[in-house]
Amino acid sequence: MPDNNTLSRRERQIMDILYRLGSGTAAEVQQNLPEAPSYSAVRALLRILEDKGHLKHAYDGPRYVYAPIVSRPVAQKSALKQMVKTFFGGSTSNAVAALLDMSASDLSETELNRLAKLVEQAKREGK
Amino acid sequence: MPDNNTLSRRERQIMDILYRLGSGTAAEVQQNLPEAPSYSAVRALLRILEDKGHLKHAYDGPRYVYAPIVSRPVAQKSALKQMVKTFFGGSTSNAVAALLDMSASDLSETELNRLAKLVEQAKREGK
DNA sequence: GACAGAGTGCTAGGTTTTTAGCATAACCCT
DNA sequence: AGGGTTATGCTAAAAACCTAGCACTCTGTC
Repeated sequence: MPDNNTLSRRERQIMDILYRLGSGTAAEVQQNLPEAPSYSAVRALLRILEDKGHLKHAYDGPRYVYAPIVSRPVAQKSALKQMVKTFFGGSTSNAVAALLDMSASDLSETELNRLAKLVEQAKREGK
Repeated sequence: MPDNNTLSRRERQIMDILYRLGSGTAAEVQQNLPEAPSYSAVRALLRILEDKGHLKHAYDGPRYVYAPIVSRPVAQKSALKQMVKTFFGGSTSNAVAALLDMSASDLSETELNRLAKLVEQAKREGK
């Protein structure tokens, strides 16, 4: 239940940061927050997110290191679905097209070849 | 400034709905909101979003029809960027791969061909 | 031209979110 | 072992969000 849509503003910001970093301490999260509040406030939010079941923590020596409970791949999928639905009328291919268009120039030859292969593979599987 | 990251929970839900629908009246937005609040509450939020510069309204007879100020294509781009950064370590090709993987079976032959062409084109342009 | 229906603007209050501060425990260093 | 530094847990209060309700306007209809 990555109920990403019911998170408050700060909660969402923090979850995004932790998905980006993979995991992080309160201090790291604070550094990455826009218009960062006090360290204390960040810790409180992390605790709340843990209570709600979105985060778990491990220990790095004396420190807590927080990480999302829902794994990255699962969260990716859910976020992409939402994205495609909201901004691309449910059309995956439109989304892919936009992605390519957006950053065609950043993609290396190697990466493009990889993508070509993936499309090929999808074709074969579809048959 | 699609400062999507500073929106509150309800505000974000409403913006998503309007991007999905293209535009909509207060009543339509209300119908699409999860755990919908009162009509009046929805209108208040729409007004706030308009104040903040995220929405504009036009008239459909006596009614307001709200629409996002930032155009869909621009919002798409910004949302994709955010997505790629947060969940794919900045790698567009990983994002494309995940999209294909996620819904390979939903894609028609035609769409796959279109994507193959897009990849081809990106290759040519890259050179 | 008065009435009903459907819309808007506004405002005040309840809830939730967000924040800071204080008390306490663990660690490290001399 | 004592003192400083860096954690955590908790709590209370400020700030923001969300909500409902009332007063008003407009439009069409009888």
